[in-house]
Amino acid sequence: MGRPPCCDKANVKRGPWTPEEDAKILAYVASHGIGNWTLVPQKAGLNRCGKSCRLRWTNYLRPDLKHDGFTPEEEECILEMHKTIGSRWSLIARRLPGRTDNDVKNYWNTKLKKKLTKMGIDPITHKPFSQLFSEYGKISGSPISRNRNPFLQNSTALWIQENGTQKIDHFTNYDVLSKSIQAINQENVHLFNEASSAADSFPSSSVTRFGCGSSPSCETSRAQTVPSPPFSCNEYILGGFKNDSAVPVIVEEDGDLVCGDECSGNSARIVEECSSSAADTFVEDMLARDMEMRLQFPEIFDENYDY
DNA sequence: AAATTCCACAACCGCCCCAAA
DNA sequence: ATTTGGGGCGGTTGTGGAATT
Repeated sequence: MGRPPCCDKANVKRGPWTPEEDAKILAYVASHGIGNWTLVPQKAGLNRCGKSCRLRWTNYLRPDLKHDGFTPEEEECILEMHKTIGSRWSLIARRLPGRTDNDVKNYWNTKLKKKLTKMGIDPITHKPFSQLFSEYGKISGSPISRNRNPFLQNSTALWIQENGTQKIDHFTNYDVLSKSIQAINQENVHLFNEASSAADSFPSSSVTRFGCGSSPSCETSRAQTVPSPPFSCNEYILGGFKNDSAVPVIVEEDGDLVCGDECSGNSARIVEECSSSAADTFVEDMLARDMEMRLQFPEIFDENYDY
């Protein structure tokens, strides 16, 4: 029952492609065009998996691809879009003619992420580290307003109110923090899905379309998939704490956890006090970003969207 | 000059959704 | 109705060359 396997997975060649193999794919596509990639290895005389052939063509051999460095305009476009929709590389790449999602992803991971970090900006939230640390320290279980934003009434805020009674002093209770974040994240995803299903109610004619400023290379093309939330609470909270040499280091100093010099020039003591307004800030900021993405990319929330 | 580290990026992995069998 | 593969996607790894020690 079911389909026959596309290839003998155990015996197909893997690893770097040779010029001869590239030539075979190019010759095959030139004469047959792009169709069923599972047939390509057999018809082109390649001992490769069809999926591998497809990726080789898509990411490297396509004649419309650029192989030179990214321009400042393209860089600006990537930064702006990542700020809004997160790591949706395929969506970002669609606005950069001649670039693939792999290109954009590599450029982000090797250049832009480090560049932002050196500038004191968290590459995940695009916020200054100093601001993030301030917000981290203020998250607590204090009751927060459930009236200021309708989305807060049944979800994230409720969770924080009911489960966030443990004060996370100096982030010493990392397990509590981590579990809290995971739960918030699940709620946020759920929220996002609910909101997406009702996205028709958002006006699309009066909003400004995303255009990456004045960048001529950043085209307003149509999106292909409906994105998941642009970032997770996990990333939001922990972005500056991941075990990565590029992010500020948290160290213990006189019994307190402090942020190292990379953060803001001087060691920035994490704020101890807990305030309800900060929890609002955190949650509402997440929702605001959802809303921002919705306004900038109304088309990708349209169920009938034709791509 | 040799060894080591860093960097860029091609390629792969694993997951998801959908369609074919 | 069920199983399986194709295609798309984001995340991760492997590797070769460059830079540094």
